[in-house]
Amino acid sequence: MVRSTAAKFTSRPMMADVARAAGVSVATVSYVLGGRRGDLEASRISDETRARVMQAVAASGYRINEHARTLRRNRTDRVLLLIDRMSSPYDQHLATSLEAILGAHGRSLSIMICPTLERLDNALGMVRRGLADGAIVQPWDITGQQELFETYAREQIPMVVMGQGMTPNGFDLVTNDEAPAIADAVDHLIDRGHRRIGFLAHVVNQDRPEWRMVHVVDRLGFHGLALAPEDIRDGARHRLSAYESVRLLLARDQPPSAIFSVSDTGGIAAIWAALSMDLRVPDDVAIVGCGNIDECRITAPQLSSVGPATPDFFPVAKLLLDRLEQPSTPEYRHLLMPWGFFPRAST
Amino acid sequence: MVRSTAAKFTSRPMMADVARAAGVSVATVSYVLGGRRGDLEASRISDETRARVMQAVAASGYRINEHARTLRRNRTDRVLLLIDRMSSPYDQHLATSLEAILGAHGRSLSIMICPTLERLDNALGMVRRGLADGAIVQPWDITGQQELFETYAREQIPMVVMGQGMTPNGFDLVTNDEAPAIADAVDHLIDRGHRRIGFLAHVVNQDRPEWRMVHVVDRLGFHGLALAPEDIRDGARHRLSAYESVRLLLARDQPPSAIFSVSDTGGIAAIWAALSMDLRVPDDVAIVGCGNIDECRITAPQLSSVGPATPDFFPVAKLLLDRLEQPSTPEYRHLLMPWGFFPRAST
DNA sequence: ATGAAAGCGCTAACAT
DNA sequence: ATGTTAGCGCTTTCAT
Repeated sequence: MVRSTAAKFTSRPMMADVARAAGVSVATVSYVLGGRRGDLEASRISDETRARVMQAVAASGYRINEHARTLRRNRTDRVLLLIDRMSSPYDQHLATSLEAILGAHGRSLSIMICPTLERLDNALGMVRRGLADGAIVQPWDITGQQELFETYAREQIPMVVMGQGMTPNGFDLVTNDEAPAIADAVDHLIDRGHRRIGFLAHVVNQDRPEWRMVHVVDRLGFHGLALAPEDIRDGARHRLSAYESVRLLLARDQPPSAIFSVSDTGGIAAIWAALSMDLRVPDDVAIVGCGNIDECRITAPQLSSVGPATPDFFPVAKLLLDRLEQPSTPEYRHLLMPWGFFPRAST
Repeated sequence: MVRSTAAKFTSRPMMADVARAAGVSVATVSYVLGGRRGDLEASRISDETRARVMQAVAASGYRINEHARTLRRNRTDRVLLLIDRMSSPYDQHLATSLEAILGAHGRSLSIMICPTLERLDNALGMVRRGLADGAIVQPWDITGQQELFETYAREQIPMVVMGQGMTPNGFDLVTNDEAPAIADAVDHLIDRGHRRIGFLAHVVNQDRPEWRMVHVVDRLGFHGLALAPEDIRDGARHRLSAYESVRLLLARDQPPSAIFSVSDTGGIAAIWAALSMDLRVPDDVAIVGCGNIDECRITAPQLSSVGPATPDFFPVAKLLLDRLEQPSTPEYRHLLMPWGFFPRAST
């Protein structure tokens, strides 16, 4: 195969090789292969030439060098999803939906799992270095850390942040409308006669309590009730730690009669914990989870849960797409995702 | 801030800006920032100059453009992990371990979730196009499709494939040593008096049965037994579908007395299914899973499982690292990962 | 110990 | 409808 000198490095054909094989210039090949900018090319290249180019591409096994393209275009058409983990069906649904939506708009999605702040920082560094045009960030621990995201925003990273307790400023914001749904769940437990509720948190003793706990405390306060400090446990993030926490909670002399878990996996682990101690759900302990994942419907009893009413992530993707088209639009938007309470047999 | 003309596109400082601020040439800045090739630079740049450069970098908020670097170096120092999903602790452990190991060798890891063959194909296309130097591939459905991977190998993609029923040829191969562990599990069920075993597969009616089924059939055959076609169901991939499949299986007049699931999540869903039908585990149905994930230890009863004996992925990473150092080493290696059977209360 | 300069493979403005 | 060509921002050889 004839190849240009540069190929000595790669052993792979380059655009010049394709051009030579098709008897056209590299510009023509470039126009034919031009990614999203097909419109520009449509009027330029004759069908016959295009066919000849495509055939030469196929014959040579040519693949475009994305780095050269990006360097020149100064745009990757790639978006990063930064997420703390990829364990729940919710996360997977989010990833799948976003990919489909962005794909339909000529963008591809890369997912990076960032369980720690350090990893998130590193990943956003990659965006700054040109590995993607923008990012959708769903942070667990650091939701509410307005300043942190404003710092990133200052680095000109088009960014959609999904989280609680922030104001869009330098980034667009998506917030689950969790408060009313959680209030419904609390009301429901109180209706059922529960007065002491155990709370399974992600992490306790952070500098600020997590938002779902704030909502529960608020609603209990509305009814003249409160969360007892000894009824608050951490561990909801992992099934095993949730299981252990709930067992300790229920092993006490006067355990709470209901448990609110900030995750469904924590709620399901709580059911296992109750079963392992020969406690009946919901007669001995009522259990509520968060997220309303499908798995809630296969447990015995099925798990009551607070979660997204209509898990449609198109508006989230739209936020970033708009920002990529118009990076300098001054006003940043705040999207509220509807949530609801879905009572089942576990309460 | 003084900046070179090119910055008009990015509004971000470039190496020339840093060089000017530090009063040195771009070459010097490049040497100071030179990624993995620190050794080359050590002897060149004086400590004083380096300090001045680093300070200029910090002051300007400069970030290197990875695309320009890669275009010039013709190397990304990035590795892709292609995995069909990221739901089990096993997958997460794999990703975390690989990242740590590769990081220690100056490489970064990007994860791409590829639930379909199309997506895998697309991701490997990205490697060909220069987005990474190589890939570690853990395919579920397509394990055993030797030809498919040979096709990719022909494209010069340094690749480690994790799967069953293949021969390393153009790629290095990692195979779980599942057969003896699965044989142990089958023996154990037969010891317990089970003669008819239900099988929960990922997908049935593919052109070839999945390997875990082959191993079960083999061992049953050794004992003069067989899998009845009506005892084979699919759906192990998702908890909900597994639940439905097992309920249908157990609702029959003469259900099998034991179930072997090709996944732990399927096995756990089977426990829920049994509980929902007021069947006792293991008295009415014994259940075995695959993967030996932590969650096996919080179910009631705890789930017996076949899985990795020592989940150490360093040798896997080493395979790829060696290949990246020596792309043209002719012989391809085959690594066997030890597996075992871990009996618990569910059998 | 440091600098000058030639590209890496591609895109797109401009020319024809 | 197609070709020419000047860079994109960086690395690295060669010169000093």
